[in-house]
Amino acid sequence: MARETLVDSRQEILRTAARLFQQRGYDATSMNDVAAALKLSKGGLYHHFQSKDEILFEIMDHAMEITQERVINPVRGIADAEERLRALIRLHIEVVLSPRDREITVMLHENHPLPPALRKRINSRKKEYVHFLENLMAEAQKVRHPHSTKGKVSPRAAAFALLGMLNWIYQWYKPEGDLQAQNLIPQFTEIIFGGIFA
Amino acid sequence: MARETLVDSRQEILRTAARLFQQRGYDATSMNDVAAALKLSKGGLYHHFQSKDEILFEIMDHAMEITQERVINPVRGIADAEERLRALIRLHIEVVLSPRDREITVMLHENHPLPPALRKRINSRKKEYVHFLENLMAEAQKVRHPHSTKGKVSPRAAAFALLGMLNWIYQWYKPEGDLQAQNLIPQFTEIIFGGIFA
DNA sequence: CGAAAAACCGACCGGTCGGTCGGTACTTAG
DNA sequence: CTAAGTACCGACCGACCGGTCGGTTTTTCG
Repeated sequence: MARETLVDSRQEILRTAARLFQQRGYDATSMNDVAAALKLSKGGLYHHFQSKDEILFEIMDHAMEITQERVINPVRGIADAEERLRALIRLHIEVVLSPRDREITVMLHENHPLPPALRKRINSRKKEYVHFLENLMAEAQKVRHPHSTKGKVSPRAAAFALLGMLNWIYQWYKPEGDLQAQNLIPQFTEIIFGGIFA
Repeated sequence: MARETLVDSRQEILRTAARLFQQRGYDATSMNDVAAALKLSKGGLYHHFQSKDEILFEIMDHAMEITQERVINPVRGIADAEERLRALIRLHIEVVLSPRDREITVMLHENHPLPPALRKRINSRKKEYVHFLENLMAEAQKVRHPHSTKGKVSPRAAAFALLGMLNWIYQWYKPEGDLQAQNLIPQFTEIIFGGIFA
């Protein structure tokens, strides 16, 4: 069926483009490079996408979709706030480190090249995630200290701190290194819940 | 004196280039843009630097120099390990947020464009900083829990977690926002020492 | 089969980029 | 004053980029 192969082709192109963008950077990757990696001519590539910007936007939008389905949605079903936060940390790390989801890294790194209109759409989805995490932080703090007149750490600062810890991973993580996902998840969880002396 | 004006010129060029690179991104900033911002022609600009790469490298190297002098060196003088870590957090945030030191942001963001040889030199300086921080973490943990058979959080994981929190700030920080440096420093310090429930 | 539609090719275009170069204005020291 | 060195200009180059387009092959389906 034409309809399905079209969709499949687009997604295969996006997968390949995401891989190249992650490896070489968006600006350093030409449309020729993307086409060649798919054994396609540049003209053939432009049959599926209108512009290089469109490809980048689709990659980033897909990355937000992945976050929604593999982090936010599973976490929503958890009743206990603290367990919800634990699950979010684990799932977020797994998504960032998943070798199959290179879109995430591209989304985290390539903000500048997107034209303003498209960038705003991605940014608003990112802000949704920040607010989700901020609320989760507030609830977890409430469960832990129901009486206390607000701790010193605001949910917003806590949310940004955690996001930094998680989203920075791609900058230093090496799969062959001694600090792998299995070690990383419990340790980062400990830090969030009890600091570095936990 | 010719010698001094030459140095001054180079540094003024680096300052302006760093500003443009931070605002528009390295690839999106042409040598013409840099020259024009300095009221210079492109040819005149190439009188001071051999290539665009050289400018980027000098900016990043300068950024590491700033880190050395404004974070590492002041911190070395502090005897107590915990106070040393507290000072590092404060100074690192101040450097990242300083509007005058745009080199830092460029160094944090523009890794891809640098040719491999130059990138390696920057990366080795970055690794030094990680090791410094890792040792600091280990010492602080030792002071706090001298007897315990090693806590669950390894110094390495703690170092990367803190680096992520700090280096990610430039991605979301708005000077006009409600979360400013004065609020940020104590809150991030609390999180590191006691987690989000501190 | 046969025709329409989808997929694809490859030559091409305008524009921009990093970088070069021969020459000129300005500064400075003897 | 003068000569040398520095700072600078602006026209120019080759390469490459994103994107276009007319035409050809392949697939789909009645």
